[in-house]
Amino acid sequence: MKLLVLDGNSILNRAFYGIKLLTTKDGTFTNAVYGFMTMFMKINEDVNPDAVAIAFDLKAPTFRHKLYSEYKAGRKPMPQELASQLPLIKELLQKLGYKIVECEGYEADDILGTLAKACEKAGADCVLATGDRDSFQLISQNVTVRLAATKMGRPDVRMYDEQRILEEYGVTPRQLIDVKAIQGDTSDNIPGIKGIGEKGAQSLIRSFKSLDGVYENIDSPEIKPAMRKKLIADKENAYMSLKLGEINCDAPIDTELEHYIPAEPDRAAAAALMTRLEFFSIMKKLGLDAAVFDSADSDDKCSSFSVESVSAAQALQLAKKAQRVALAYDEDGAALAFDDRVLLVSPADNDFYTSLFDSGIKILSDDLKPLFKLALELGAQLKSPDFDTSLAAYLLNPSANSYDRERLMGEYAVPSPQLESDNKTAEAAAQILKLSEKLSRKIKDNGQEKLLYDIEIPLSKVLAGMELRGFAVDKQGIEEYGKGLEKEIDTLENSIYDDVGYIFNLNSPKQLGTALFEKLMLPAAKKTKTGYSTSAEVLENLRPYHPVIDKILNYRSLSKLKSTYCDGLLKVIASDGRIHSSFNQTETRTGRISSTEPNLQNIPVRTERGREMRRFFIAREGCVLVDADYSQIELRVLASISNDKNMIAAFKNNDDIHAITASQVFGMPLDMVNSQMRSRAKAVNFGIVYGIGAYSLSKDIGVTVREADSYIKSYLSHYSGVAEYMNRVVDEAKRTGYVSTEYGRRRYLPELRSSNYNTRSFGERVARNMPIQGTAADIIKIAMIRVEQRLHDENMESRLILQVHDELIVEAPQKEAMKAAMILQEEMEKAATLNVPLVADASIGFSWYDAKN
DNA sequence: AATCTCACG
DNA sequence: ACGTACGTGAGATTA
Repeated sequence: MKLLVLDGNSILNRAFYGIKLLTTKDGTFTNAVYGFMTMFMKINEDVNPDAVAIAFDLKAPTFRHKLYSEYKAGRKPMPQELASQLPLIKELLQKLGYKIVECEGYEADDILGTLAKACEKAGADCVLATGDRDSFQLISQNVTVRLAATKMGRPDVRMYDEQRILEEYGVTPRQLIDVKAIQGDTSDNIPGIKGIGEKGAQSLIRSFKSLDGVYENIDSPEIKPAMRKKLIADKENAYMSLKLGEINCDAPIDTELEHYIPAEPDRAAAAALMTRLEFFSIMKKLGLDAAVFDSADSDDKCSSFSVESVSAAQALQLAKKAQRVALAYDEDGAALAFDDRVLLVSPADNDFYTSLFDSGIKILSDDLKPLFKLALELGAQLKSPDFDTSLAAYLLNPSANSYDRERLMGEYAVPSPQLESDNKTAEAAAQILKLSEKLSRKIKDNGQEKLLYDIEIPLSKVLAGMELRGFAVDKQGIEEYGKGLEKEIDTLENSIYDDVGYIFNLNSPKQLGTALFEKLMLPAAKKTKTGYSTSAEVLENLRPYHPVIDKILNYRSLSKLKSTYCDGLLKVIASDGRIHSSFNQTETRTGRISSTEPNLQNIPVRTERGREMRRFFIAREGCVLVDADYSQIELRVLASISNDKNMIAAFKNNDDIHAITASQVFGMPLDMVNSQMRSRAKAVNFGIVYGIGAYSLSKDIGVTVREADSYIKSYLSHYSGVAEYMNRVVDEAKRTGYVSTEYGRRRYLPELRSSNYNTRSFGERVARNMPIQGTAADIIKIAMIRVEQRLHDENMESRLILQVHDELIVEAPQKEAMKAAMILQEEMEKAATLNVPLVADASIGFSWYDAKN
């Protein structure tokens, strides 16, 4: 017989603090429950117990246990984020069939002790799992401890037995109580003896075996006079500490070990709870993913599919009769699912895909973009893209970490379809079909149909085209530019080592910190959690102190250009001499797209040296680049959403918005506004969009916090519509749990319910920002779709090749350039109708550098 | 894998 | 008294 006893509170605590806060869509905190379960599963696997007991503290101290409540008083109360998870873990464990042990007036520790003793009596093995070292005193021949911790968010478990204790502490487990009585423990409010710490306490107990032994031999020459004095002075405290530190081993609980053998889990109930907690990976591990549906609604009944291998021709013929067809594929073949059948076409050749795409059969997919790409490559047309489960799930919740099929099946409680065969592609197709049914209903309920069918799905085709086309670059130009950088970097580097006096790794913030703040003794503005900050902001302030600072800043910016841009871009130039970035449509929480491998949305522009890089982004032979960007799109969106009369008037007047803001904020006529005032007002405008704080604004523009605060106050009183909007949007988010753009894109904000001030404040800033940034993102997406449509309809060869949030780039045959520029500007400006004009400026050039003014 | 730094809108 | 702007991705170092 082997009993596993968990200290529930302790493990939950470790999990809570070891794993970053997690919440479900509805704002339930789950990180501690999640961490508990992963840890529990790991321990269970290691130990393989016959019976399991899980102990929890019961906080109801009675008069009898005054001592207990007193010494506990020093501890901080449990944060609400953790307290709310306590009932959840208990409920989950019970549903999984485990016994929970609680006993009024006793700590979980006492329950561990009591059960450990019961095991010894019964000759059973006992494993205690806890995050606290307190329970080491319970270790014996039969009893071992698994010390649980989280390392970098992963569970980490170490085993302790009698021998390990002896090695690590030099005393027996039992003697640990005596050690602690002398050493004390501030976290548990155990006083111990003042002035004696871990080493002293351990050596005393090693010599004299126990606290009694120490006092019996108090006159022994082994005890130095100073220590003797301390021991005598705090004798009473030591004996009190002995009592406090000893775990109570006779809590009035059930000690019949058989009673802790786990019961059959209530699979449906456990699965339902874990679905609510969004623990899909754990469910899978426990084999509960199939159980979700035992109790599901009737319309969610698990469906079964027939699987037939058919020829390409047969497949097309049968699919044409279906309303919609879910498509999955791999290198071997394709699967089409509809009604309750799956057709397998293997091998599926180009002709098959061409006919399928051109047929007009409505296609459901878990990722349309590669299909659009395939169609383009085959010279076919994906005529009826009907649904994309990733895009739909992204609209339902843009904050998820992944939109892969397996996860969505779990999250949206879609019953796994039963297939006659175990063919993976067939299964995928059936899953896509079922998932599409569920998600399309949700999209409809959310009022996000236009967003999905008129924006995201058509956009995914545009992105497919952009990825396929890529951006031509001047490879040789980049190489030469890089060589120039390298020379300068080398010179700078050597000069820096000279100044510092020794050679070190300049790219290591840690080593640089040592060089600057310890060797050169520059005034450190200590910052990061691991050491000195050496960020540009800090270095900027150090410039007057030492000439090396300037060189370091220079080195940093040049080596950034070299490694990220020269080396980085050279690595990803394809054989066609172009760079094909990936545009991710389900990445950002605001609705923007992102660009990776490489990121073409952060090519330098702010400094001249960096901007040079754009000379190497060019149009192919016979073509030019047409570049257009929105003017102040976010501020215009803000003016429109908030319906602020002042701001709207400024934009209608086509005024310089930052100058106008300066005249408002500083209370002077427009012609008195100087460039410094304008740039401060500009910072305020940006700050407002981001959700602003006086502190950050003051840092940004280099004024006192007081001054920054007065700017903001003045701003909000002149733009009172903006002030009202900012309040309204936060209120509404707190009520509904989410914010939305003008086009119905949502972002859920569980942060608003946090008890932590910083977390909550963050939620409020996001609530103010997301509708603005997100609406701007929606608008440019619409523009992209219309631009491509127009270029196509007008039989032009010009095509979009890049988007950078408020900027679009088209590669155009030279003779189409003017027309393309017109189209670009027109479609961008007409993409949305706001309460203010939407303005886009276009220009033309042979390189990105030239095309952007 | 996390941290620091820095490039962009 | 506290920590501090929104949204991204990449390279280098460190643990």
